[in-house]
Parts: sequence; structure tokens; C-alpha cells
Amino acid sequence: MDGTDQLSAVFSALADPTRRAILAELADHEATVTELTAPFPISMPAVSRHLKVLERAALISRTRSGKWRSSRLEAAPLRDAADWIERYRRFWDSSLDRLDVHLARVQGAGRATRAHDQEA
Amino acid sequence: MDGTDQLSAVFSALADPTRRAILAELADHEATVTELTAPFPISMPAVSRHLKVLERAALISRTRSGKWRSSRLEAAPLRDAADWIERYRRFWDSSLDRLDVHLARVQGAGRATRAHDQEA
DNA sequence: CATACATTTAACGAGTACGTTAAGTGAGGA
DNA sequence: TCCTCACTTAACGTACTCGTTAAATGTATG
Repeated sequence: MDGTDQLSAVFSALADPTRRAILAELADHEATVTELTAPFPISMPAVSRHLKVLERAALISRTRSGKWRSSRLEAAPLRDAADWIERYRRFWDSSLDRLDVHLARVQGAGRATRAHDQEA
Repeated sequence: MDGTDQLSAVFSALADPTRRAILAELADHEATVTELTAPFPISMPAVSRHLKVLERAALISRTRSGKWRSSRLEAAPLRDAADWIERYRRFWDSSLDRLDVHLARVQGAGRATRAHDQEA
């Protein structure tokens, strides 16, 4: 088994409430480490490490702008996570007549065919 | 922050490939611990612990049938996880004309209004 | 009752996660 | 150049994860 496959890294990153909150923040706007630290009762080094985890999971990208490092949301891995979970939709979505809508979206146009690991 | 909120427990449970594979197994059929152990190169106690993690995350329920304990998939928490991720769909779903389909499903009929923690 | 079978719990070890404070790096500004 | 600001890395403690093997536990069954 791989040390850390992509999907595991993503779910693992999402397992922390602070990191989820950081992603929520970044959904609104890019932000520097200082800005991201402000809302939380933890130190800047702690936030810096959270950002590193998110970066390793490819959930954010970072660019240097002079003295500041700006973090930007990268949602592609969330798509993979969503795709994985989607397989179980039928187990909670009681109205099966919605399946067509679901399939329409999953196989929907506007998205190129991507290779998916079959894993689980 | 909470010791372990529900969503964190779910994402944390999903972060392990073995546990994801167990869920995939249970999607096909209920299974005993022995049956669930067979496909994996780990000991039964290890699987037993994975099942405990999944149970704490409410992703499975278990019933005793004589000598055996059967595990059953409980997908409700996956719905919560999916709902959380869905908020970011617009960041990877470039074709915005699919938004209506998305909204149709998210707010779709057949699902009672549920309370959602606003958290992140 | 004794034995076997299914599963869990205990005890241990290595590795990782998450927080802290203190020290290091790198880019501007006086 | 020296100082400051933004951020990262180092060092540390505590706690949790994931695996192991060995010892319970609990439920048939001979």
C-alpha cells in the first residue's frame, strides 16, 4: 500500500476543522498567512503547518508576492473526493427517481474523461 | 474546537484506504469480521479496530447474530461529507450552465430539511 | 462441562499529528 | 547596512494512529 495516496491525503486534510475553515476562507478570497491566522486561536506556525498539509494534498497553491505568500484554493482534489463519495449516494438518496439527475451530472458534458483509480 | 465533531470523524475515517475498501465491501453486502479480514493483509484485530473507527463515525452499524457480528453500511454521514464538499463544486465545475442541475439535486425533493452546522 | 470458534481487548512499538515557543530565512524600508 | 515584517523551521511535549501478538470474552456445540 502506498504511503499516502492522493485521496487519503485529501480526506486526511479535510479531517481537521481548522483546515476546513481555512478552505472556507480561501473560497472567498486568497489570503496571506497572517490573514489566515487572525480568525483562529492558534499561532502562526500552527497555521503555516496546516497550509503545508493543504498544499501537500494539492488543495491550495501558493505564490510569493514580495514579502507575502498568498494561498489560493485549488478545488480539483475535492472533485476526486466528491466522486468517491458519490458512489454511495444511492445508499442515502432514497428517491431513486433522482438517479437520472445524478447520472446526468456525473457523466455530464463539459468535463473531459479523466482516469479514475478503481481502488475502493 | 470540539474534540471530534462528526464531520471530522467521517473524513478521518475515510482517510484510511483500508477503511474505504471495507466500506466498498459493505456496499455490496453485510459481512462478518472474518469475511472482512480475508481480503486484506492485516490481522483480524486490526480490522476490528477499523470497524470500531467506522462505527464511531456512524458509517456502519453492527448486529450480533449468534457467534457472528455483522457490519452494515450506514451512508448518512457520507451525505454530510458530500454536502460539505458540494459547496466547493463551483470551483472545479467550470460549466456553470450545469449549476441548475446541481441545485436541482441539492435542494431536490424527497429529502426533508435538515439542520446543518455552519462551521466552515 | 469442555472445547472450539468469532471477535474484542490489552499491551506494546513506531510513526504521525497538532500545538507550543524560540530561532532562522528572506524581502523591503529607514 | 540594520531593522522590521512575514513567514518557516527547529525542538519539544503530548496524544493519537495503525500495526503486531497474546490474552480475554462470549456464544455455540460435542
